[in-house]
Amino acid sequence: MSATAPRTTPRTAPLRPRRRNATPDTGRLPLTPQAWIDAATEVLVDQGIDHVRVDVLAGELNVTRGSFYWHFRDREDLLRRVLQAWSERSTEQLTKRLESARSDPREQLRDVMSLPFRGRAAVRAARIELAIRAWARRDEMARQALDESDASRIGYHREIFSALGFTPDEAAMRAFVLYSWEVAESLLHRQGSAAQRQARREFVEKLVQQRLKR
Amino acid sequence: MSATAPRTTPRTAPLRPRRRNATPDTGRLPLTPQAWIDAATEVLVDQGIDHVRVDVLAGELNVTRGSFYWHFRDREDLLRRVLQAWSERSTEQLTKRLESARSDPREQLRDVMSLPFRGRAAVRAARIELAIRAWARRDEMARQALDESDASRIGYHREIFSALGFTPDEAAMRAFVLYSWEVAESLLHRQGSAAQRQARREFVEKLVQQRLKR
DNA sequence: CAGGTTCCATACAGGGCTGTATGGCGGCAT
DNA sequence: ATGCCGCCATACAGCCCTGTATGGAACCTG
Repeated sequence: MSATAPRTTPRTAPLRPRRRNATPDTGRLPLTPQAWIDAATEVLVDQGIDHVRVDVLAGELNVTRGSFYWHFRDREDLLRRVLQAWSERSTEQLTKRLESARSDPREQLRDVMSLPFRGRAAVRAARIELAIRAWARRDEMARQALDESDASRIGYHREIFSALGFTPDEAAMRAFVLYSWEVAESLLHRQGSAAQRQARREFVEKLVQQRLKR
Repeated sequence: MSATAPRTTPRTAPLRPRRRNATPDTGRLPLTPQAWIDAATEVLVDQGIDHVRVDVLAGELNVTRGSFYWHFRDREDLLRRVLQAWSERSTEQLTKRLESARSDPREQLRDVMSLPFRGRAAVRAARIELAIRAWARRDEMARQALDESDASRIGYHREIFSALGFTPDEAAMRAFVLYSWEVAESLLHRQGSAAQRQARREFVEKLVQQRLKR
């Protein structure tokens, strides 16, 4: 029930960014909460959640902790908003994918499977997700967000396989297998060469569409 | 090539365990390094590597840090030996599996796939592995040990599929798919019911043996 | 230009953790 | 018994981190 806000009036973003002349040499803009969240996400990715510390972020943003405690209630507040930002971005990505879905499920499958291979943004997103997955091992809040994200994506995969003509049960199982491959491809990305990974991808694409002979 | 040993003569284990009367009420045995390693592994699993701290472990073992720094050079030394213990145990498990391998590759496949479903020891081993996988995200030493373990197991899987008559390339890809499923089954163990997981397992067992029609 | 607000700096109090130095107790061998 | 050694306790110095209290500069408002 407690408000997550600092004591006075912390706004989500300054009404209008303006120049600061506090330090004459470096005229800097006031920090947005998002700047803190971005910095925290950065540290989360390459150091883990335990290394996301207020004073470290402050040093990286070239301010003191006084700034932080104006924007955020405490460290826990920051972590919650880091997770929330990721969570929103994650579902947003999925809905975007749902909206721009091709009518051909085979196309949708190709689209989903090409995701781990597309550009730096996807790689970075994957790294963030792995960091959150590590975080979720011992944080209930993170675990919950991650479980929902996993469930949503697996659900999307399931619909693809349903559209491909599989029974609901089998679609669910194939969806899990495909999602397993996706997760593993980012988790075990050091196994095999780029060419092998590419071959694996094409192989999996065929395999998951293959009907079982009884 | 610095020795990882404490200053005087730290033995791997006491020559002979003996009773202590230092504290009259609790006659306790001297601690082995293994006791520290076990305690550290425990914390690693449910708290993460950053929470593996000397004084916390000391409190859990009802001794002071003086004991620790007799057995270990420093915290880094402990972490190294935690990893080493896991690594040795991991390869040991694999060689044992290789030795007692059934002649029928179909049996071997069933054996491997039943692993995530067998008993508490397997579940605990899986949890340790996930903890190390999280650790490996930002520790070179852990990453190296994990990569080797992954490669070894995938290699074992590959041989199974080779024995099943697949070409080397295809065996490698199927091995990766199967290993992906195994990792995901422990990583995403909150997705789906026990019955669904069981169904998934049987489904995957058939799927990975299914030949692709061209 | 007086006063309020925004945003950050500084200072304080407190706790956690590391590594080292040193002391001490019990068991063992000479 | 004496003295050494294994094993641990205690004390010290130092660093890192949190949260809060308070001050202060820049900006806006009237």
